[in-house]
Amino acid sequence: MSGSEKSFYLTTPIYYVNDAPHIGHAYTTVAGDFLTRWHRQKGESVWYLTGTDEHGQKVMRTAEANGTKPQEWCDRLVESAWKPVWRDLEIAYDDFIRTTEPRHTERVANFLQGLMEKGYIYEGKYEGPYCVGCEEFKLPGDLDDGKCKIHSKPVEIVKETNWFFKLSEFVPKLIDHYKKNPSACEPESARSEVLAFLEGGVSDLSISRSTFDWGIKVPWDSKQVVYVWFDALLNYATAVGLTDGKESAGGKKFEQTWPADVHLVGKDILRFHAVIWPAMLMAGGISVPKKVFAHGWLLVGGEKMSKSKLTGIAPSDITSHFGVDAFRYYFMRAIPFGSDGSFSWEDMSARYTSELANDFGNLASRLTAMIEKYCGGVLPARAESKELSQSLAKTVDVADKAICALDFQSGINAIMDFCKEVNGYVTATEPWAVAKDPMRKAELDAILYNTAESLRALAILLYPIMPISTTKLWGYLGAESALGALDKQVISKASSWGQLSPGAKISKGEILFPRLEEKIASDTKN
RNA sequence: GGCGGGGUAGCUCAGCCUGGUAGAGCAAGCGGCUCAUAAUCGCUGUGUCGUGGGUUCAAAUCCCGCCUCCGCUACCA
Repeated sequence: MSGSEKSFYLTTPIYYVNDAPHIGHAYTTVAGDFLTRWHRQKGESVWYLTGTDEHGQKVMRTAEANGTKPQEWCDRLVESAWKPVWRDLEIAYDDFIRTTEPRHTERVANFLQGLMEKGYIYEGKYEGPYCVGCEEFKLPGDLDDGKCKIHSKPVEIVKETNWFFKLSEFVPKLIDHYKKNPSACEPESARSEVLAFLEGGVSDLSISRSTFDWGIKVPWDSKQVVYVWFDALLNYATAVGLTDGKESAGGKKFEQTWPADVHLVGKDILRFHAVIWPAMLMAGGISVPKKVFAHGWLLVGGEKMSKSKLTGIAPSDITSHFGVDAFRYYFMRAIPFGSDGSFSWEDMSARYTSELANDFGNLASRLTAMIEKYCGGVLPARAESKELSQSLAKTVDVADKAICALDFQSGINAIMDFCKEVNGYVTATEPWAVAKDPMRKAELDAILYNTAESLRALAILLYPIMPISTTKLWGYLGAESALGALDKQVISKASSWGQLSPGAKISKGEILFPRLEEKIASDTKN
């Protein structure tokens, strides 16, 4: 990849460091990892950013409640809770940004100063219902008959002098943008909501706070800190050098990555990303992201997983039983990205057993066992099944289109269908029967080679979603010495037939996806 | 209140735009096979298609009302 090629740049939201990550955070981050790994596997230059959002009142309070300073609290949580989870889940991010890092705070200040100079910032009064119990401004929806829903106490109307961003000025441009670029906000339902919201009228945004000080100081007004969302959204651009001089390292990085190709967001924070963020960029004279993609919720028992419930499910609760690959696979395969999806332990168990253990794992198992048994563990001569190779070519094509369009379910489905087809091929050709007749040795060899080749392709295609088990498989197939590392295999060439070299050592290693004990008891709340 | 989406086999869902004997996967039952992780292959059953009307020779599919779940949005005051 040449240094000047525009990178495929994908971001996750930066997560609020209030608490440890739950499976909702992991869902988004795994999706981003899957898609970026896929693009890397296509041979593209890729930049994958995730990180943490560390400013704001809530973090400050949580820190206080835990008897520490905000910065210490963030440091501790990032190192002990967040990064380890991403490591465990095999998240291969290229950069991890924290909003308390100087590279972020300095660039936010620069950017804001720029908006000020361009006249998009003005001083105004924020007036709104304020609950003393919560110490928070409330939205109309948070109120019940004029009282705070949480405290059941009347709210006060409080006025605060803040700096405002002329958000309303960009409404027509935003509407125009989303009307002209359907792919700028997906899925379609999300785009419709954004348009409806924009057309309903949008007022200017208060972008500073004076009631607490855990935040980035407004450059020209040290009594105010930048509103946490205004601060946080900028991370996507500050992380790659926003506001740096063109010839500087940061400037070059920015040139190479911006605009972002995809911002992955949960649908709860869609509006921030699809309205405020592009308006900020427009004001700064910077191009807007190519796509904001809002994914759905995870449902449990048909109900929306509540935040408190979600917190209860740590990724490790699932990975300790099913393993990391199955975790990654399940959420991408079972839930249409963009729609809400039901998650249940039972469904996950069923898919694990049927799709991973019985279809994929078992295919690897039967092939390697037969090569050990019938060929002394040595891959026989090249052969080609036209049917399999053509089907594979089609599979790669379909999967690539779907995955690049963020239709992960269809993409993985196509790959797993091919896996099923290969299983069918083995069953239909009956190598175990052919093996009984020494005269049919060539036929036997061909069947086994074709099956091995199919598995070679499956390892490549499934690597982005299941890096651990496919790497094992790559080893079983003795592929590395001839073909190199698995992550260097290019998607577009995966279907060219006959890559495994005859004579390679094939071994039946440990089972890829062992059958799991029924695990219900410890999980049902007794 | 307005807008949008959903309610189809035990489970998750497709079909609905372009009406014509109700589909897939998983689960379940029966039989076969044995290379494989009690794997796999073949066969089998399953549904008042939320509800009440209407249009039509014919409606899950089109039209109207209603119930219900969800999301966005507005507001009672």
